[in-house]
This record gives sequence, C-alpha cells and structure tokens, in this order.
Amino acid sequence: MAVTIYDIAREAKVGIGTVSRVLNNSPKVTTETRERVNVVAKRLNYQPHAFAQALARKRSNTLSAIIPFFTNYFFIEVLQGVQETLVPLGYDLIIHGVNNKGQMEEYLSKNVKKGRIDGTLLFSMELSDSLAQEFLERKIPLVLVDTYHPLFDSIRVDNVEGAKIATEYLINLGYKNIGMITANVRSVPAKERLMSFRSTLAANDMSIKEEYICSSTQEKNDGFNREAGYESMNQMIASNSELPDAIFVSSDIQAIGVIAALQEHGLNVPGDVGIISFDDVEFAKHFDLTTMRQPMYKMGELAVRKLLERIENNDIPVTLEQFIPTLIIRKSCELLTKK
Amino acid sequence: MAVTIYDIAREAKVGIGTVSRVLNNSPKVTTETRERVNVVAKRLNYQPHAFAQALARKRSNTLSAIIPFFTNYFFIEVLQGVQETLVPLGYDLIIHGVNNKGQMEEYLSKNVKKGRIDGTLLFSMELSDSLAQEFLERKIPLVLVDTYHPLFDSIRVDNVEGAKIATEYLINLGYKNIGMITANVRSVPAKERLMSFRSTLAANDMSIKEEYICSSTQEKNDGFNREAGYESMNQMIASNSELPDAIFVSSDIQAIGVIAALQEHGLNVPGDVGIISFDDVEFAKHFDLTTMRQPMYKMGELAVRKLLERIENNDIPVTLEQFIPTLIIRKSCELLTKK
DNA sequence: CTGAAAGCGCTAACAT
DNA sequence: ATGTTAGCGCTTTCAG
Repeated sequence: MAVTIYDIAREAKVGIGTVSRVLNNSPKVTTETRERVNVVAKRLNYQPHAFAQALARKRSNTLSAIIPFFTNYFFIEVLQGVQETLVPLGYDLIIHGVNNKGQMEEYLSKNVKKGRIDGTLLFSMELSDSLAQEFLERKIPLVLVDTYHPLFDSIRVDNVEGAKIATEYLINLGYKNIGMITANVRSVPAKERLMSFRSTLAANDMSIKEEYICSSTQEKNDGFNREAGYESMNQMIASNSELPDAIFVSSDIQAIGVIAALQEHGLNVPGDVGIISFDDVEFAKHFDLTTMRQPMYKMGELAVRKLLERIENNDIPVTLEQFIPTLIIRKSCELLTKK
Repeated sequence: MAVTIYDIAREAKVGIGTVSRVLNNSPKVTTETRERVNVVAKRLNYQPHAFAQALARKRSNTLSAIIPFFTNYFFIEVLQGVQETLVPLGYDLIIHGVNNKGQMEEYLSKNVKKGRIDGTLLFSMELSDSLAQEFLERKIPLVLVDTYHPLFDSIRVDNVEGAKIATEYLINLGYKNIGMITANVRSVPAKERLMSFRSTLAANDMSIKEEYICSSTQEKNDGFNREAGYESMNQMIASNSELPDAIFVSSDIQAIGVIAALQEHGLNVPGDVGIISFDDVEFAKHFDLTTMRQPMYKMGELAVRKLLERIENNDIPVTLEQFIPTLIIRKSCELLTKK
C-alpha cells in the first residue's frame, strides 16, 4: 500500500491536518515543524493520491481534449502545445478521439459530468447549441480550438488574412492569371479562404476568371482531402483550353492531389503552374510546398492558458483569438521574370 | 452541485447501499426496486463521480500512455487503436507526450505513483532496468509497444520477417542488384532489418555487394529521417559507377530523401531504380511508395487488451507478441520484363 | 500554530 | 433483499 499522510503524521509526530498544511504550503505552520514534516515526506517518498485530493478539493487538475481523429496532422502538433504547457502546471490531460459528431456529443454530455474534469478543449468540431447550453448550465469551462461558438472562448486561424497573404504573394511574384481550388464551401474555412481570395484579387485590380475557381463538392473531410484536389484539378484542365499560371489551393493535402493531376498531364510545378496552399502540415516540406503555416503549437498553448484562466474565473468575458498564418516559402511558386 | 446516490436514495425511498448495488448490477436486488432506482437515476440524469468511485474501489479505470512526440505518424495510428478499444470498456486514457528519456523517467516514476492509474503503456522507448524494477515493485501493470524488455509484455513488429518479405518481393520482381539503405544500426529495428535483408539475399543465392549497403550514422531519430535517406543515397551515388537496380530502404521517411536525391541526379523511381520501404505511414501513399505496413491500429488494440488482462491478473506469464508487417504494393517498384 | 473531526461520493462488509 | 456503517486519502473547518 502506498504511503499516506497518516504515515507521515505518525513518523513526524504531528496531526494529519498539519501534514496537509505543510504539503499545501499553508503559511500557518512553524518553520520547524514544516521542516520536520518535509523531511519525513521525502524519506517516505510520498506522493499525494490524486483522486483523494480531487474528491476533497472538488477539483481534479485534469483537463480533457476532444479531438476528431481524422484531422491527423493538424491535431498532433496542437496537442504537443497543449501537453507541454499543461504538464508543468500540474495538470493531466485525458484525450478522447472521436470519429463523428455523435460520438463527440455522447462524450461531452456524459463523461464530462463525471466530475473528473475541470475543463475541456474541443477541437475542430462544431458545437451544437444544445450542447453549448449544457456546458453553460453545468458551468464547465470549455474552449474551442479551430472552431467557433459565440458563447465560448475560441481560438482560430485568421483565414481571411491568411488567404490575403497567400494571394498577394502570388501577385507580387508576377503571376497574372491566378486560380483557386477550394474545399467544400459549406465548411467555414474553405468559404473564408475563397472569399478573401476574391477580395484580394479585386483590391489589386486583377480580374477574376470564374473558370479558374473550382470548389469541391466532396463530403469526406469537407473536401479537404487528396482526391478532392485531384478531381478539381482534372476538372479545371478538362474545361479550359488554357490554365491559370498559379493556383491557390485551400489545403496542403489537396495540393498533393492537384500536383498529381498536373503531372499526369505533363505539367510541372512550378514550371508550368505555381502552387501555394494552406496548413503546412508535416509532409508539406517533403513536397516543397509553399504554404501558409498555421501556428499549431502556439494554438495549443494558448488554448490551455485560456482554459486555465476560465477555470480560475468563469465570469470573464468570452474572447476570440485569431492567429495570423505565416507564409512558408518553398519551391512550389517561383518569381516570374516574364513579368 | 451534481446529483449523488443520496439524492437517488431519497427519491426512490431506499438506502444508498441499494442504489449502489443497482448501479453496479449486483444481483441481490428485487427487479421491482431495481426498476424504481433506475427510473429515478435516469430522471435525475445521474452520473457517478469517477474520483469517488476510484477512491472507494481502489481502481481508477484509467490508463496512461507515454509516447515520444517525435515519432509522429506512427503513434497517432496506434493511439487510435488504443482509444477505440479502451473507451467502450469504460476506461479513460491519460496521455503524456515526452521528448526525451529524462522526461519519460520523471513521469513514470512520479506521476504513476499518484494512484490515479491502473496501468501504463510505454511506446517506442527503452525501459531502463532501474525503472523496470520500480514498476515491478509497485506492481503497476505495464506493457511495452514497439520496444522490448524481458520482464514485461511487449508488442512489436517482426522486423526480420518484414524485411524478408520485402527482399523476396524485390527478388521475385526480377531485380538482380539489390541494395539497402538503413538507419543507424545502433537502433534495434534498423539492425534487424539489415540482418534479415542479408540473410534473405543469401538464402536466394544472390550476391551481396557491400557498396550497395549504406547505413546512416545520424543521431536524430536514429537515422530514421529524411535527411539521412538523402545523404545515404548521395553517398551511394558518389561512390559507385553503377547503381543497384532496386533499394530496400528501412523507413518511408528515409525513402522520401532517397527519392529526392535520385531525382536530383536525373534518376527516376521506379524507372531507374525500384524502391521498397518500411512503415506505411500516412504520407506513404501520396508518394506511391511500395512499403511494408506495420499494423499500427491493431498494435494499439492488442496493447490495451494485454494491459487489461494484466490488470485483472498480474501473475500471468510475460508475453511477446510479434506482428508480421504486410506488403503494400504501390508504384515504387515494378515488374522487370528484362528479367 | 496545531490536533481532532467532519465530509467529499462511493463501495463493500456487516447487520437485519 | 435491503439498510447501515466504516472506510478510501485528503482538505478544511473548528476548537483549543
């Protein structure tokens, strides 16, 4: 059996109350007894029993993260940010990978009630109003990452600004006929990126050719997948005699499909068409993709801080933090001298 | 405040003992009272308090996983297997990503003592004898995944068999001059794969050209990285007038580097040289890599089952389970007609 | 400043 | 079959 405060109390010849005080750094203990207790605790190699503490304190020092497993790359980096900021603060993380919204809701509405969690991080999935209501009522701190709800803290990427940076980069490189391949526009990020692409082009007095804009109708991952990119590119090739000289693709993974389609038609990147995409997931560098990097690690870090703040004080006003993606220049676009 | 068994007891007009029995499916309750309690529990939307249960039961129903963050691809799939098998069984998972061995040891020897965990999964990292001793003494169930220690259950991939399959595939395709690019041979998997490559070639009466075997001296990830593959390939090109017609590379990520080096020298895959690698991580399919797939999901699944078995009964003998990798045929090798 | 005791929510042994 | 009670290990009053 593990060593408890009773053991320490006995050996140090004090009451368990005093032991507890020492262990929790209560000021009302003589330096002398404090010292004595500490020595014994160390000698016995004491570790507090997390559950007993949680029960007595009504606070578990553990957070949960609900993550759609299918987002793979993105989430692993965010998670690392989450981990590395919460562990030093004495928190533990319970993760729950879900594959669909039903699973998520089940988990949220059930497991969270068990009192084992001080707060929750919800990733990349839409929060329904009924669930939102439940969290509000139960007063369980919740912060959203890569998704949004007006009643909760949210941490997102500024898609509008990111798409603007990407588009301007293409323009400055000297590309004249720029197209866009976007995911399913029912997804918010896809919509925002497309919208910003259009307005940036307009702001720079560049014409927008509708034939050069192609959005996916795929359901799987909202069109953020390789096949969608492949299809879109093939479609664009089939219905145009001439292609754009550069394409802004709404995600790295789609860009892989786009490049494959291009190569099958004997077209090279960036020789024949320049490509810029979005995300900078792990493999992007293996493809030398120029892309807009989402600061995933930092998002995880901030998410934890926000959540902890809210656990301290749930009355602070709700915030929305937007990260600006940064341009990662690799080799899928080039400076056009024929400018 | 959340609803407790006292609330249920009051409403259902029974004692808390009865409530507890009903909730735990004890047989000694009348169907009638059972029904009554269940109805009230449902109406009150009762959820047991996990910590109180853990404290009383001396069992937490939570497992922990210690994972090196730098292995990225591999771990995310294993983790999914872990998750999906443990959640339906009523367990929770606390994950702890570590970046080095020191962190791992700190976590193991400290956090695990807190009594919040029923058992632990250790991934891809060597277990020191002193830590092994500690686990043994504390009787904390531990299973190792992708690593090995004689005193604990281990789940691994059979590198010898995998390398044999890969090599034989190359031979059957008609390749005559087969080389190998391996990671740092101080790593056990790299060593095993190389050894098996040699013996398979020998068993098939094929000559082994030492100039066609190149092992990395890199430290980073034991040479399982892109740069190592790139370097090795360049080195092989520099020191040979003629190249092998096919190369077995010890990991997908190295294969990416190998292909890059080849292309820089105007050589194509599989046209000029065929490539087969190992792992089948997520991006392998984007490169059309023919590779040996490690059944990651299944490994996670089995790891949980083993751990749970051991939690039930820690006296069963230690086992070692080896998974045979499966050949995934894509396009980085081809049937040679010039056979 | 410190010891004793109550209680966190639940399980399990003990009565009845 | 069901109610009662004693812990599980810790925090936190409440006395002193």
